Amino acid sequence: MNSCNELKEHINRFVRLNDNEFEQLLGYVKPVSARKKQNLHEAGKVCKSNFFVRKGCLRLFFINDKGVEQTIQFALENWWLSDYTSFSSQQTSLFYIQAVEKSEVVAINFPAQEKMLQQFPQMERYFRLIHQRAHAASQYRLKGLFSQTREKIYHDFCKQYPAFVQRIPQYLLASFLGFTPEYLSEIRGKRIS
Amino acid sequence: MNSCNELKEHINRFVRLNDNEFEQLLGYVKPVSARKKQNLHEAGKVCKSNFFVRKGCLRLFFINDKGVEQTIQFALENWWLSDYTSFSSQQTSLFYIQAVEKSEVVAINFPAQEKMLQQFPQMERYFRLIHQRAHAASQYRLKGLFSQTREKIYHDFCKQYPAFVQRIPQYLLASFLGFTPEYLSEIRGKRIS
DNA sequence: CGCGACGTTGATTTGCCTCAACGATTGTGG
DNA sequence: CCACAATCGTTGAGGCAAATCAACGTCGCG
Repeated sequence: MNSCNELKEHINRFVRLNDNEFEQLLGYVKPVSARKKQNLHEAGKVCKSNFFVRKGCLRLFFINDKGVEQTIQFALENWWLSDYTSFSSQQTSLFYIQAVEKSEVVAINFPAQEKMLQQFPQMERYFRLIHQRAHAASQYRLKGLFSQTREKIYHDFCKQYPAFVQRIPQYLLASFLGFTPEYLSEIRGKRIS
Repeated sequence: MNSCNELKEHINRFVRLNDNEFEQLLGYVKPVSARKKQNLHEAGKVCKSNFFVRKGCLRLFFINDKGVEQTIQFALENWWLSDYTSFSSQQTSLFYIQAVEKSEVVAINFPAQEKMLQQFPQMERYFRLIHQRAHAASQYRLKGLFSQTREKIYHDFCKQYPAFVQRIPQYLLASFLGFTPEYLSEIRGKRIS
């Protein structure tokens, strides 16, 4: 567990927590390793944990009426991810959480998080900032999706997150941007030599 | 300002704040009245305030490449709304905030909110819960938008928020669901006697 | 090596947009 | 209190962006 420096450093970017406090905080969380494509949570169950990505990448997705996977969001290093409806109400979820790559994450379940927040009230501020940032990101995600054409959506996304586009397979990018892998391939075929 | 009971009651749903504390908290905020279609914030400026809706309804939108307004989110009574990217970084915004109806809101600007959070740390928890809920709502909003057809998006939305569909004009609903007023009208024409 | 996962390409189809014109409703000033 | 304008919803014809379906090439991995 001394390997959770990523989390420690991330917390210290936003609030003060000394070494001793952080050691105690670690008592509330659980390290989890996930291989590529492993599900950390599945639809139909309560989403028990809030996940912090130390290494790798997770995604939140659901399966639509036609059986096609639709990706709601990705979480790269230093992002938290959960189905927050299910997590905070402890009701069954409609979403899946899956590792896009081999990943190292930290999981905290709901009762543990509540106790942790009681013991360390400054963590309320930390999570307030985390959720505020995530909320802001969602607003921009929606703006991106409302771009006029799918072609523009794709090019805008590439411009904004070039490294990320390199990193994930195309069919996942398609499921995130809301179109078919075939059409994404067609767009990519244009222009570029 | 004794008319801010809505805010007081809302805060007390999540955290404890006594009458005296609430009176002090009111020193940080500013009541604002908005008539229908009045802009409380405009693209190109810094989004100075975080808004709490006491009565009425606000919306966050932007204008796309073709000059069409696209609504990102609505805020009914007891919801907070802002462009959180702009608000928290104090950079210029790409969004507008407009009153859908005649509305009574409470505005708090960024420095005031920071001071208020310092004075009342329990408000960090309040806003943590507010943003967590908003983040959860965004996840479900995206799920809705990824429904297979526009027709299904509309019917699902009507089923989930029947009162809201009654309350707002159709062209705003169209701009929220991501399609044209004409097509929305066509969908409504089907089925119903 | 051989299989499965992933990306590509092309033919065909369709959901939804565009544009235009026309009622209905609201509200506003004379 | 009425006339006129603006706003909003509806309808229909035509067109296009993107989906669907199918087949094939390629790469990485067991």
